[in-house]
Amino acid sequence: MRVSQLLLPTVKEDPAGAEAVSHKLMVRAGLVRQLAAGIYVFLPAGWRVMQKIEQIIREEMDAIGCQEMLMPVMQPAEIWQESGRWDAIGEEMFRLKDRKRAEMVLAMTHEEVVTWLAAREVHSYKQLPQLWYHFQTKERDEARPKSGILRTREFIMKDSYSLDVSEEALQESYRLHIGAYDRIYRRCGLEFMMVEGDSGMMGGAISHEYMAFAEAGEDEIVFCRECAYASNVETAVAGADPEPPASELTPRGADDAPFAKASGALVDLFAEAELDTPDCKTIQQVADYLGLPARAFVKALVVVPEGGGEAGAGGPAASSGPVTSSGPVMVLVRGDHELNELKLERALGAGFRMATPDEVLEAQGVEPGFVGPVPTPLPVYADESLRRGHYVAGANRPGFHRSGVTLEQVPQATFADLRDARPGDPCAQCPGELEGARVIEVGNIFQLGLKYSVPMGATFLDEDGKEKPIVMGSYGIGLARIAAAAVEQHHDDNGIVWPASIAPFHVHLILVRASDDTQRALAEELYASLGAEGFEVVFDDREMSPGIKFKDADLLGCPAQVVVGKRAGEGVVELKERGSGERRDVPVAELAAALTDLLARA
RNA sequence: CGGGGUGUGGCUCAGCUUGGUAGAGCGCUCGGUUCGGGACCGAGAGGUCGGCGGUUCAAAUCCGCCCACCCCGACCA
Repeated sequence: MRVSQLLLPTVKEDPAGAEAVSHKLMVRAGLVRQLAAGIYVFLPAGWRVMQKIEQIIREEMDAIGCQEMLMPVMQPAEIWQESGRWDAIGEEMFRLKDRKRAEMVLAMTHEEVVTWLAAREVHSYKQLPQLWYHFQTKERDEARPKSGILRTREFIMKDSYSLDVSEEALQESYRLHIGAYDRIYRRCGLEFMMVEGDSGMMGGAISHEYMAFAEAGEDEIVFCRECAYASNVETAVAGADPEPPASELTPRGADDAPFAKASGALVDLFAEAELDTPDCKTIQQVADYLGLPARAFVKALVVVPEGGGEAGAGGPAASSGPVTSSGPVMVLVRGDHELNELKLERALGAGFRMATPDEVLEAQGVEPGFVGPVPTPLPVYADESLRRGHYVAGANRPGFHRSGVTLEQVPQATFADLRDARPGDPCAQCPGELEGARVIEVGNIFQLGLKYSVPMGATFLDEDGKEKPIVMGSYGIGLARIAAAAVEQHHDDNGIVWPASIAPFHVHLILVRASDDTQRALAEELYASLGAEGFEVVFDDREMSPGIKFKDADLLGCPAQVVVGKRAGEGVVELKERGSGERRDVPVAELAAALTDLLARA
């Protein structure tokens, strides 16, 4: 490809509002352009990267016997009504009507179509297992698209689906995918980790997420180097808190008790007393006001259980748990801890929402901000970390908190792991300590089980002639996220440094002086010969000053740059490795070999 | 959905507070000089200032409504 003909609109300045490095660089390098919020055009070079990624995925999926096909984006509402997701999914799904006023959806994912297909075409255990996949655009009306290409409303995904005769058989399909995914991400040059996703609990569906390390990522994981436990923080199990409650840090009555009130008076955590805390509605405010650490508090939240928990598109339904009453419930976590939504759902056995201020007032007799468990008429769920210690909690009286609160004063409390795990927590499975990392979710794998096959009637006859539901799995990979994650992980001040496997081109051939006949002749010759030898070459044949060409080449980030310049007459060119910046003169005769060698290392 | 911000040539932005001739840099076109790290000189093209309405002799500027985009939040009482 000649740069003089290529649509490669590089720009010097960062796009307005861009924050993520990958966003800035992909726009600057002329790979993508934004059409609307979360909707992007892939320009030629950007699309080449996507196709490279797609091909790698294709090869690895084919290698495990997965069959490529293509399923439609626009789908009739009926199949979504059958699966139950027509109602379960809210505004995130694009819906429209056709000219006959029939309800249609723009698909977010393809479980329904797969199950529909399976229901009509798969009838016997002899046909199973089946592994199907396709690359297709997904439409999701994200509440908040962000970070360039990382979170968009329209994106291309490889999604595959497994159909099996049993749970045991599903494990094999799952295992095959794990192998394929490991190879895919490794080939794409990503540093990644497979972590536990939503579930891992008994009865819940099993799922894992593939996470690429990147500060721009929206997800957070914790992992243990000792035992290889790794999980999304959303689902991570935390070991017991290594630090004792705040009330045990300093002996009662010690002179150096650190808990001095702003006014100078000391707060005795052990003493049952009401504390005047005007306008202190958040833990942070009370903590600052009283001069206590956040961990000395109990955070009391009032929630209203409702419905089943739907974890989101493609996700399995929340596991069913104990039946609970339908009224509001009080949830307690320590002041410095974060309530974990999924864990609470599991404990409640239902989804929930935060109570409105009015509901809080009605249930507890006080406005949010001063709610506490002593006393409360509500059922109480408390995080394990509150089993011991004395705390400050809301006094159930506007403007007041109370000290000396222990969970022994809350006999109805049910204890459970309800908080987010965080780095520094002990590993729940070994003596190790959890580390944390920010990541981009580049793929996931789910054991769906019977979630779709039962409601949609996808069954087969087993060896005994008995009708059974097909056991399914689904497996996704976001192509653009791989590209963005690769840029996040591989770049420098001058631009992108693509892994050779997904670079838009292998070689960036630069003609320094387009007006120099010798240089031009050699460059043209190399462009032709390297192409013939199977290298993918972008040839910058433009009549521009060399500086611009060098800058563009670094920005675009192809692994090798071949510069045809001063020594063209001697048959010598300069070879630069984009990653290391190393450059050396190479006789034309040795160029192909040198390139092969360089690309093998990139 | 709540809060904040921004919409001005293709891009990045100034001008708006205090109404009165629409600007800069980059990019683009033409001519010339340059030519190994985003060159220089000269001459040009290009904007109903997001939209609609209002105030005013006069609106990019003030007021209202709407739209789009960006950021924060939407569990952290």
